[in-house]
Amino acid sequence: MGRPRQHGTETRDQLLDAATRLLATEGFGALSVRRLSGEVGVSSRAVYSVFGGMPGVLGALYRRAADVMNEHHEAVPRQEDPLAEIVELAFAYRAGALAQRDLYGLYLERAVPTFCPSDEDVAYAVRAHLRARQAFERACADQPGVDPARATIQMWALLHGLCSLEIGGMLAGMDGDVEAVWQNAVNSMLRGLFPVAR
Amino acid sequence: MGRPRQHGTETRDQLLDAATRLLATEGFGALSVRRLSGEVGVSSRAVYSVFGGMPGVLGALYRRAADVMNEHHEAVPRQEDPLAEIVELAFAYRAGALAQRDLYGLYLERAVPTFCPSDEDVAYAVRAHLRARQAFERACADQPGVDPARATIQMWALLHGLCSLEIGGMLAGMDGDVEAVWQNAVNSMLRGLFPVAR
DNA sequence: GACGTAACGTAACGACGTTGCATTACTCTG
DNA sequence: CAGAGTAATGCAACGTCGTTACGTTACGTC
Repeated sequence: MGRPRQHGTETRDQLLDAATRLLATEGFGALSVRRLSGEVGVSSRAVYSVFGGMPGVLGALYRRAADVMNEHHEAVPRQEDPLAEIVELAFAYRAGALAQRDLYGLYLERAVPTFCPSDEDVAYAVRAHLRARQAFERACADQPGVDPARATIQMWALLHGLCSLEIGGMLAGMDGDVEAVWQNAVNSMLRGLFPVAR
Repeated sequence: MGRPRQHGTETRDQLLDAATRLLATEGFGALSVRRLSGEVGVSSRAVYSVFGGMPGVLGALYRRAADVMNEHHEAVPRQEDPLAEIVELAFAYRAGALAQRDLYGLYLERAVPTFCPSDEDVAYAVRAHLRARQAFERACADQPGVDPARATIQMWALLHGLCSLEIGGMLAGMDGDVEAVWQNAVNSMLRGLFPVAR
């Protein structure tokens, strides 16, 4: 009953694509309801029909960012040695973040003051940690006294800090060899967490 | 020649105080030229006379955040053992960030999309790392093969990641014992960086 | 005392997110 | 098959934002 929805999934996808494109080319400043709708060729009201408002758009972008992070993690092959897998997952984290620098700001930094992800959004987002968590579970199996949950969080903090600093241009002065900083940092943390193993 | 400046240092300080207060109580959403000027009781034009515009206000807040971080670092007494000093500096970093959660977002996360600190701002801000850098220089003195600059950056990334996650509420699930996570993370990184010493 | 100059307050511009409101287009009912 | 009911739409407007053009004011200088 009532008028059927004119703006369905395809309008939704078009809007999100436009948002992602705008974000990548012009940053958050260009992200507005009017700009988005104009880009796709629908009325600004359509954004409210599909997403309920700007927070809805940001929430969808947030989940899209989480999806990309998850895909990068899942692309890492499972390995016998959990520590080797953790290192690869770390670089997958970096690749996922750098592939969507602005969206990463929405994902884990508070890049849009008016947006705060809901509890469901957060729960949806942290599932990307599952691979890392599993690897740490295995690594901690023969290392009594090391809590896998805590170890995962610690590594996450390091990775997030590295991403945040790199995206913010704070690692630019490191002789250009940012990758070496990453390698060294991840190895140091693992050495500190599992001193016996290596 | 010309009309003398009516809005001098005291207006500037009042505006910055109001901005800090607004930020702490209502967040970045409440930070606007009109709101600021209204709080202090001057015309909105005064903000442009004093700061040149909203970016100028944000730049000043950025430097104020850097000052607070610096003060927290300088409050740490110098110690014989550089590693012990580094641990205390780490908790000073945490205290400085948590004391001004919103300003920390402006400081190292890109909490205001339209604001990008100038090179001078960044250079001014990173001077807070001097204490940590000096401690790492001493710690690396008897540890050939460890680059103090790289070690400082690695620890910075970890501390920043921990702060960002804690402020973002991502560490809330850690059985409430966030401090233990910090202690453990910093110790792990130090153990990994200086395996011989400990 | 008149002039030039620079900072001031007022009011406006365009753009923002959001929302009534009249309209439209469809389904269900008689 | 016509009419009623309903929900989504486009349009226009509201209040807000950062910023700025403009007329005014207050001071230093001649």
